[in-house]
Amino acid sequence: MVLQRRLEYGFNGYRVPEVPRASRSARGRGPIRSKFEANQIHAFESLASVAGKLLQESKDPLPTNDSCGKDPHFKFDVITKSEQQDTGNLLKEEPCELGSCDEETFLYVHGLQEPRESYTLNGVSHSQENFSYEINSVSKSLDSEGINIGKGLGAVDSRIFSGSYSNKVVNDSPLSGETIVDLLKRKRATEPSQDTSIKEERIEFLGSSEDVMEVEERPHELVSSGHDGKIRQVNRNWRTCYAHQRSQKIYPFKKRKLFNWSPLNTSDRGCNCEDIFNSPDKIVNGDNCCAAVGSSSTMGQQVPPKSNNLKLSIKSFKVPELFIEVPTNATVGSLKRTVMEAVTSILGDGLHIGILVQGKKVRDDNKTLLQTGISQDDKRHNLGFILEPKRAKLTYPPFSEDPSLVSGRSQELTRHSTSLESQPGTSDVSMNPPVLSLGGRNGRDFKVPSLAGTLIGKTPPTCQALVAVPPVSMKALAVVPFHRKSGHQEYVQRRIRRPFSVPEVEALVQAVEKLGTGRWRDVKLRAFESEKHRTYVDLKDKWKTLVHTARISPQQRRGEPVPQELLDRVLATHAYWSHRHAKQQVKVAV
DNA sequence: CTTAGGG
DNA sequence: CCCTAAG
Repeated sequence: MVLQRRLEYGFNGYRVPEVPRASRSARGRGPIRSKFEANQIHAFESLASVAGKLLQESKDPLPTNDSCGKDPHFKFDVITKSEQQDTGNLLKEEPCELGSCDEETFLYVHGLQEPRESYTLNGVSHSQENFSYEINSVSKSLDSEGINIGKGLGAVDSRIFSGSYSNKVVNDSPLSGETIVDLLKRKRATEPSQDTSIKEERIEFLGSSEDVMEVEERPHELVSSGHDGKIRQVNRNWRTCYAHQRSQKIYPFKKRKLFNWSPLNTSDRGCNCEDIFNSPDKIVNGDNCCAAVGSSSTMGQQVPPKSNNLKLSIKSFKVPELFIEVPTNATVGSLKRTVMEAVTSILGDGLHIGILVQGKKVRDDNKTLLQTGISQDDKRHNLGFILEPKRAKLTYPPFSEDPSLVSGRSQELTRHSTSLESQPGTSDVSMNPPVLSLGGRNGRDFKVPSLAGTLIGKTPPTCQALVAVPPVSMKALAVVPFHRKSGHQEYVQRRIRRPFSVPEVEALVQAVEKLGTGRWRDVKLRAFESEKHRTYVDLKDKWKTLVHTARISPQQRRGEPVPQELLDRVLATHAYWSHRHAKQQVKVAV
């Protein structure tokens, strides 16, 4: 059974293409463009910046800043929904109420933060074990224009469950009276909502109720047995740092290493921008909860105040045509996890923004909007945006790994975008939706759409596709560690880059001075016990680079400068231990 | 799982 | 950072 479903992830009109893995040798050398020259409207940077803001939103939630509230919590409108018994399809919304969660919870639910001890939702604390979330792909048409604004995710409490699929609530088992707490990010009450063009981002928490069933907890045991099932419950490579802490060291997302493109219907290609140009009264409101699109700060920096500014309103982004494929005998729970994984994988790896004018990709980032033909006079559908992968197939130039792209730093976004845009042949690719593929062991089950076909405009069957992403649920991750089966790590995403800070370097140096090189696990335990993201391998690697850094001239060094004093200690320590190890060797030899 | 190194 | 051969 091939399930296809367009995921409404709070995005509208943007294509989110594949996020392939770049060759290592090509990493980290993306050109860094200078900001922007005076008097020149770097339209694309602006737009990219806007998009970046959008993307960042999920990572960098806007705290409520009610003048009266010191409450650091994030507010949401809570809509209680219930499934209609027989019709059993549509969710019925109940009156709203105010809900809130703390930042940790917010970030966690967005898959942007590692699990923590506990989370709080509406004042109720949930232990990590009981806190999980799953993607809910239900779509809702809440706006007058019939634009869907579905979105993400979340379940609070292990007993929850339910996911939506094609506007239907699908449960792991017959259910009644299910309650879904739909938390809508709340617009700041104090802010005049002059903007009506931007949809509110909605964050859906699948709330628990007394009678909800247990969520599937044994995803990895669902190894497909169907001959035609394309999804294999492959164990995720949810790496654990250390055995003794395994159950708590699992990160929210993992990436797949393999991403394949799938040709899609041309009918839904790239240029489906939504109302990019809005009447003056629809000026983007940076305070809008919707990802702070076009915040004044963003636009202001990019566009000279005096020029004829363009008022762009990017309502939302959407992850279009994301295909998944699962065997019929897979559980609903596994389906949810699959979708969740597919979405987070894409969103978690950083994206570029592509610009389409009249359906044509605009590659020259230095042209002004006017030169490009983008003007306020244009009616909708003339300008389109595309989310492009940070890294794509071989044809792509080297990119930096900077994860900040995801967080929306315009500079990063711009720089990646620039490199990408200048590359021929990327537009065609980016026009297509991402396809996650999780094949069988021999790759026989991989659905690897022909890129060639895509490029020449062939439109494969709509049902072609797919993927399968190892199902992963936060819950399963938090409670039931997967046993990683070797051989199925093709879909593991690269970890985000996290440069060592000077204090970290200091700690590392100190530990190595004491323990010596070659005892990285001890070093880890001694100096980085609490830093879950630093593995002993990382420390070993860092030491390696430190030694290298210390040996090269200061001019050749990059990144945050490390005090020379520390580098000197690095060299001294390195020399000392090298010598010591050498003597050891001799001793053994003799 | 840890190390040690190359990529 | 990733990937892995070795131990």
